[in-house]
Amino acid sequence: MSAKINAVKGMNDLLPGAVGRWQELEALAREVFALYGYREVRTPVVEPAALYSRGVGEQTDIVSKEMYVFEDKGEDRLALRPEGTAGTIRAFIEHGAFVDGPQKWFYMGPMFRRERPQKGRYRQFHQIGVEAFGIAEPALDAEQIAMVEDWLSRLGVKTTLKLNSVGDPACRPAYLADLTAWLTERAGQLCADCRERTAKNPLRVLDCKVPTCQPVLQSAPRLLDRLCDPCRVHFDAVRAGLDALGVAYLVEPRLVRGLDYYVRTAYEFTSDALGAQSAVAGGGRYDGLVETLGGPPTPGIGFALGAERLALILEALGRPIPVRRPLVFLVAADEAGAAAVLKLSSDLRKAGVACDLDARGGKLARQFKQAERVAARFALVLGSAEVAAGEGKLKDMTTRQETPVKLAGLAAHLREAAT
RNA sequence: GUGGGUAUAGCUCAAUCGGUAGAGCACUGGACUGUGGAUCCGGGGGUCAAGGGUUCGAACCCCUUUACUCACCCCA
Repeated sequence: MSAKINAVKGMNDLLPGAVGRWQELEALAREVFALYGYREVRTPVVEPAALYSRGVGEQTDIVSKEMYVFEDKGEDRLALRPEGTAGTIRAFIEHGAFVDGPQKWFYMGPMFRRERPQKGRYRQFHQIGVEAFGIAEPALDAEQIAMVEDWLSRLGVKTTLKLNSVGDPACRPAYLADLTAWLTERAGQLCADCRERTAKNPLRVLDCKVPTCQPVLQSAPRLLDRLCDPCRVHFDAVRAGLDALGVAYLVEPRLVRGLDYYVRTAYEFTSDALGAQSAVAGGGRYDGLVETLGGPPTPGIGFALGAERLALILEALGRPIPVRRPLVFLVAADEAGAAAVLKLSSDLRKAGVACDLDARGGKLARQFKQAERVAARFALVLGSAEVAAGEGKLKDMTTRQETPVKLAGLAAHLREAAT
């Protein structure tokens, strides 16, 4: 054997035994999103790096420290997408989709960030997200948040919904200036990280987990109290909408979104089943972003969910992984049987019956063991005697009962027996 | 980028004071000439993460490196 090559750090294989869980959550996403009028879009994994410096923010950690950037044969600076919103909006603008009125889109696929991996956080991870364009009204915010809740609850997942408003260009800058001044005055009482953050991202300071910072920050000015009238009205309407839809939420004045483009509504679904990475899904409004990326002024709101994190929650809940298994496993007793079994499997599959066989042949014991391994519902032994008689015994692998069955019309018989 | 933990068979883990590598599961063969889960018996499988040091002797002690993992930061 030659030297072994392993997967890249933070990039994981998803083996057949685990894929079923992902297929389930993806299928349910497609189903639920369609109920709300969202349609799937697929965009490239590679985009111009400039898309993210402009869309996500040059100074964010995602762009400045974590993005995979490379030269394309010395021509362009390209990036592995670190998130889904910017690329989706790029496509929205590029294809002039805005002329068709409001659009509701969703996507799912891999994203890449070069961070230190830990539980629920990987360098290649998968997001399922939606973007709704062209509607500024708060009813859309409520509908979208309710949709996430709907999807998660159908998976049996219980989460906490946190809601906040991060203001807009009319009210946030003034607040930010006041907050920065307030924090600077109290720098002596804050941890080193917080002093650093005061300059870089003052909103983040409010979220500090250090015990000594908490009491100081309790009395910090709150953005929720400083919202301009339009933001206030919007926020109240989102809350009213959620109340009307029966969606429970927690107003979390310190909730902040990590990316620069968010305005007004910010929301997050969290779970305590995840260790430190408690955020399962996060979203918010980005009314200025389409314009920033070269499109016409278009309001928008979206969210992204971490598929690995959702899968982790489902696993913690002990939710079984749906498995596909053969309805029947064909066992060959001799050479005549081996030929018959091959032909029969082809007929069954064309009739839509999932079946399998052990192409190695060999002893019956081994073939039955293989039948058990693939979790076949039934087994059918074929030898020269059965082929001559046109009839075999169908064995129920669970009860071990055998019943005679004619080979002609076997597919129909199996389908009936399966119900 | 910073800090903690871990590293022995495919998997989960043992190995006493430093004395030259073991179990369970899994795999494979047989007991069983047309029937899988049980039982019994056998078999294959190891650079003890890597490199260096101490020692008559190292899986074990020391140093370095690497990988994995959890957490900080940040985020989904």
